[in-house]
Amino acid sequence: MPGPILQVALPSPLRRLFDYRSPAGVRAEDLRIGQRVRVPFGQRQMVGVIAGISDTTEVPAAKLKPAQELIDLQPLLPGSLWQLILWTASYYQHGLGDTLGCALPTLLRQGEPAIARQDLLWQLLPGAYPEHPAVSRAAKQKQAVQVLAKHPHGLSHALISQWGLTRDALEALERKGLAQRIHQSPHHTAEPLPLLSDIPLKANAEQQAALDAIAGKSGFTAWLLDGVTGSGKTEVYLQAIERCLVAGRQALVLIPEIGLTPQTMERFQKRFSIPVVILHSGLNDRERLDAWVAARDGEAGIIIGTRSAIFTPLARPGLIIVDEEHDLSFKQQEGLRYNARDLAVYRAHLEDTPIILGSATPSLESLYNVRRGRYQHLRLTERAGNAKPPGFRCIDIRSRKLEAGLCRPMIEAIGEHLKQGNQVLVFINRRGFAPTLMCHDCGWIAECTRCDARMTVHQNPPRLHCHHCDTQRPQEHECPKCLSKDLRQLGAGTERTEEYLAQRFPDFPVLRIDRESMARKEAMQGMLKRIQSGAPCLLVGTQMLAKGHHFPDVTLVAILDADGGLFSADFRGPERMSQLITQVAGRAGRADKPGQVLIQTHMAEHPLLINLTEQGYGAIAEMELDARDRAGLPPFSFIALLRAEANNASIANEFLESACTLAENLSDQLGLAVDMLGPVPSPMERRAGRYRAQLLVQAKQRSTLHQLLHHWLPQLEAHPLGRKVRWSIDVDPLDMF
DNA sequence: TGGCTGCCTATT
DNA sequence: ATAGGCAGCCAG
Repeated sequence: MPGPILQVALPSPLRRLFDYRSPAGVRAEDLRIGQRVRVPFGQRQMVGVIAGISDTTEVPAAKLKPAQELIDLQPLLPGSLWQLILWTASYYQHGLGDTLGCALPTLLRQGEPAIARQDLLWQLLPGAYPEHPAVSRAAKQKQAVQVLAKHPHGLSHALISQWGLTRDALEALERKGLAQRIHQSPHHTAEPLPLLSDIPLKANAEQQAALDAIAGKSGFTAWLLDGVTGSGKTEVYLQAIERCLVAGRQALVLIPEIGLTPQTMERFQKRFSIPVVILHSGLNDRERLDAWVAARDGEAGIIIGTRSAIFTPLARPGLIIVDEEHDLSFKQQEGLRYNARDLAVYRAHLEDTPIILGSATPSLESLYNVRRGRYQHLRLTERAGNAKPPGFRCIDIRSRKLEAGLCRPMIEAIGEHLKQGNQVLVFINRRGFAPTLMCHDCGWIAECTRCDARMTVHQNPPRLHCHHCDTQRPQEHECPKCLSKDLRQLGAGTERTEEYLAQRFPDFPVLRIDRESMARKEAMQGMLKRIQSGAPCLLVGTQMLAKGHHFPDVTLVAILDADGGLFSADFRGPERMSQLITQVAGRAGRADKPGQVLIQTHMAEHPLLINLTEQGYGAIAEMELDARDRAGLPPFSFIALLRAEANNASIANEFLESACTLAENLSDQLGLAVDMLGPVPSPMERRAGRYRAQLLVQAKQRSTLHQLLHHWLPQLEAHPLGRKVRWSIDVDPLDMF
C-alpha cells in the first residue's frame, strides 16, 4: 500500500506544488501540514514546506521521489499565520513557495531548526548596582548593569543586542562577580514580571477617550487613530499595549521603513520591562531567527518591525498597531507585492484581536473604511501642551524671480525667523544640485542613456546622476550637439538650495538632510543632536524630513514646490501631496512657539491648495474621496496592474496585447464585469535599458477582479511569450510606474 | 570535430 | 530560477 503523498511548496517562481513520498522511516501520523522537509529537486536539494497531504497523485510513480528528511516535528507556524500566508499567496497571485520564502527568516528557509540558539540568560548578582565602583569607568558595563537590573529573572542572551549590550560587557561583569549566566529549559514560563519600568504619562481627555473605546471592545475591531502630529498617538499605543500585556498577550507594532526613529524605540524600551524585540535591518540571520523564535514561543512581549514583520508568528496574539498607516513603505514594490497594512487588518481578523491604524494623514482607503463603518474612527485633535496648529500661507510665484528655488518674500521670511533665534525648515523634494543640464545655445539636455529621463547635476562629487537607474557619468564641458561651452544647470535641488542659503545667511549653520547626506549612519544622529540643541539654524531636505522626527524649535516651514502633486499623471497625486505637506508642516512648532508654513506655488487659486491650507487634511481627504467616487477610482473600484518589460518595446506590448485578449475572453466566458485599460507604455517607457508597458484591470467588486485573476494568471504563466518578457502582477497597486 | 552560443524543456 | 540537452556554427 502506498504511503501518503506530500504536496510541497518550494522556493521557486513556479506557482505550483510538487508531490513527494514521505521520507524513509517517518510514520504517516507524524506528518503535518506546515512542517518543513528537505527534498531532491532537479540536480539540487531544497527545503520546502508541506502544504498538503494526499492519498493520491497525478504524478507517474516513476517520477515520484521520496523526501529526504522531515525537518520539523511540529508545524513551523501557528494556524493563524499559516492561514495568513495562504491568503497572501492567493490574494496577491503569488506562488506559495515563494510567499513562504518572503515570510520566513533566511535560516529557516535553509533548514535550520526553529529553536533559539541557546537558553542562556544573564542575571545580576546581589550587590551589583549601576554606581558600583567596579564599573564606574566602563560605560558599556554600567549600561549593562542598568539593563539587567530591569530583568530580575534574567535577560535572554538572544536579546542582548536588542538592548544595546554586548557579549564582551557581560563577560566582563561576570569576571568582576557582578553578573552570572544561568541556563533554563526552552519552554519554561517565567513568573509574572512587573510590566512597566517607567510610569505612563497622564492621558489627556481625547487620549483617554480613545483608550476607553479600544478597551471597551473585545476581539477584532479595526480602529483608525486619526491624530494630528504632536497629539500623542504614541502614548495611546503604549497604554493600549500595556493593557494587552496585562491580559497576558503579545503586541505587534509595524512602523514605516525610514520611521525607525531611535527616539520612539527608546520610548518603548524605557516604558516596558518585558522583552521588546526590534526587527531592524542591522540584525544578522541568527539574531533574526532568535527574535522570530522569541515571538513565536511567547518570550517576547512586544515585537516592533517594518513591513515584513507582519509575518512574525505570535504565541498569544493580542494587539496589532500600524503606525503611519498611510506610508507607502508598507507596500512591497517587487516580487510578492503585498501591503503589510492590509495584511495586518486581515491578520487581526484571523486572530480576533484589535488593530490600531494610526496616522495624522490617513489614507483614503482607511477613511473610506470609516465611512462604510468597517473601521472605528478615533480622533486626537489637540497637540501636546496646547500647541497651536501651524498657520499656512501660499506665495504665488508666477513671474517672480527665484534664487536657488526661493522667491524674495520667502528669503525675507527665512531671515526674519533666523533673526529671532528660531530654526527654519526648507523642504524641497529634489535631491542633487540641479535637475537639468541644458545647452543655452541649442537647447540640448543631458539625458540618461538607459532611461527616458534627465540626468541630475550633483556637485559633491561633481557628476551627472540618473535617479532612476543610478547611472553616473562626468558632466560634459561642452555641448555634444553644437559644441557650445554655455551649458547651464537649471532648477534647484537640495544641494543648490543648501549652497545658496549658506552664502545668503553666513551666520547660521545649514544642515542638509537627504539620502546623500544621510548615507552615513552617524550623520543623522549628529545632525539631530545639533537641531535638538535649539540654536538657530536652517534645515534643507527632502521628504526624509517629513518622517518621524519632530523639530520643536522650527518656527518656519518653507515648502519650495507644491505643484508636483497638482498635475501628476497618477490619480493619487493630490492625496500624496496633501499628506506630504501636512506631514512636513507637522514637524514644526510647539506651545510657546507656534509654527508658520509658507508654500511657493504657481497655482495659488487651485481648490486643493486652498482647502488644504484653510481647512486641513481631513477636508481635502473627504473632497478627494468624493472625486474618486465620481471617477470610479479606488477605493470605489479595485484594480490590478500587469506590468511587462523587455529589451525591445514591441515584445512587451505583444505580450500584454495577448494577455488583454485572454482576459477579455475570460470575462466573457465567466460573465465578469471588468474593464481593461491598455496596454500602454509605462509613464517612463525606458528605464535601466528596458522597455516597459502595462495593462490595467479594473472591477467594481473585489471578488470580480479576483475571479478573473484566478483564471487569468495560470494562462499567463503558460503563455509562450511570457518567457521572453519579464512580467509581474500587482494587486492593489499604489504606484502606476 | 571540439567547443561555443542560444533556445527549449523539465524540475515531483 | 536553474540545469541539461540539442541544434547550429566556426576555428582548427
